Amino acid sequence: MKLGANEEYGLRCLVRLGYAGEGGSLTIPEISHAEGVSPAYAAKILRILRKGGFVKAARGKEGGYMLARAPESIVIGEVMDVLGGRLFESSFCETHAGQAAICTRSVDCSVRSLWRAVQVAVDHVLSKATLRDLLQNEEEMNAWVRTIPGPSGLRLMQ
Amino acid sequence: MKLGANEEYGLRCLVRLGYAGEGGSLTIPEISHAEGVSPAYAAKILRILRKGGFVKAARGKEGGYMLARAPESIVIGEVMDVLGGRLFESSFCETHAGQAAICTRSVDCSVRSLWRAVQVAVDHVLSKATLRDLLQNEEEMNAWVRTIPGPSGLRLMQ
DNA sequence: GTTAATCTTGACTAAGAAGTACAGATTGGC
DNA sequence: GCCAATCTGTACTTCTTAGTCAAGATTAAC
Repeated sequence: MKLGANEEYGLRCLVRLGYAGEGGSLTIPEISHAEGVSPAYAAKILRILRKGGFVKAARGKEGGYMLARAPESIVIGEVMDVLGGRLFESSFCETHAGQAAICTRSVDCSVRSLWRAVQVAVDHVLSKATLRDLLQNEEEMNAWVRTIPGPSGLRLMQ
Repeated sequence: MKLGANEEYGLRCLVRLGYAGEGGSLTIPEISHAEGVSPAYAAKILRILRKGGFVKAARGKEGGYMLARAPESIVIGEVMDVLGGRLFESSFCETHAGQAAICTRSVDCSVRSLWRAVQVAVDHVLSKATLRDLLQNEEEMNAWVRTIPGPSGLRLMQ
């Protein structure tokens, strides 16, 4: 059970764009540098996000990417689906579903019901979280960091 | 976020062995046929399970595989770890952890905290479930199937 | 209209996971 | 001892995902 690179970096790019604020736009070089991926790869990921309707692009000079929708309307689960597909697509019973037969291959069914339980647990997190939540989280984080006295003991990255 | 083939078939093979009962053993051809994978692939998976300490093998004639431990002591989460690794190994903050710096790259941290939440949700399911639970589930399933009147309308597979 | 900055697209290469093949080692039964 | 059934290990092929590249299309600014 692994998280794909598209999901990891795709979500980061999206949050980065959200961080740019209402109507704020960022270019591919900016995003790729901020997230530590190559411009070519960032471009590929952003294309996926654009086709998914989460971001929109402006071409030409002064162009760039920006969010296509309000952060609170962007559900992370939907973003993940676009970036990496659903967790469990494997399918034994499903392949026989059209035959209107009941599957007595108990191994299949008991394992499958476990996958379902995991899927539900994951969805419970991802379908409730919106991009707004992630941005919020970040603001709280930043506020907290500002309360820390420095600069002696504490070194801030970047 | 995808389930690996090893995890899918590995767990099936394990449940199949559990189904064989206390001290019951199955050969690779038997397991591979029952689960619909090639003998070569089943062998590969079973080797992983053996190295993980979940099953043990007897070689030579009359040989085969059997559970190495009692079903109630086999936690599914541990099996999954051996078969496919942990969900989130990606690591931005982690790479800087040794530097004792606090990460203000908020995109990284907010995304990371989401992954953590998903991981916790998944673990909540997988660390509670044991092989015994899956076998139990199967028995209930079979009992239910037996209550269905047949053979006219209902076709049972396999 | 020219230019430079930008996204767009499809093809390409690299890396990893999935799945196969085969020669070798072990063991029970005769 | 011999044979057949079985697991063991390594190397191999195939397929998917990750990541790169280069040529093209679009646009704002001058």
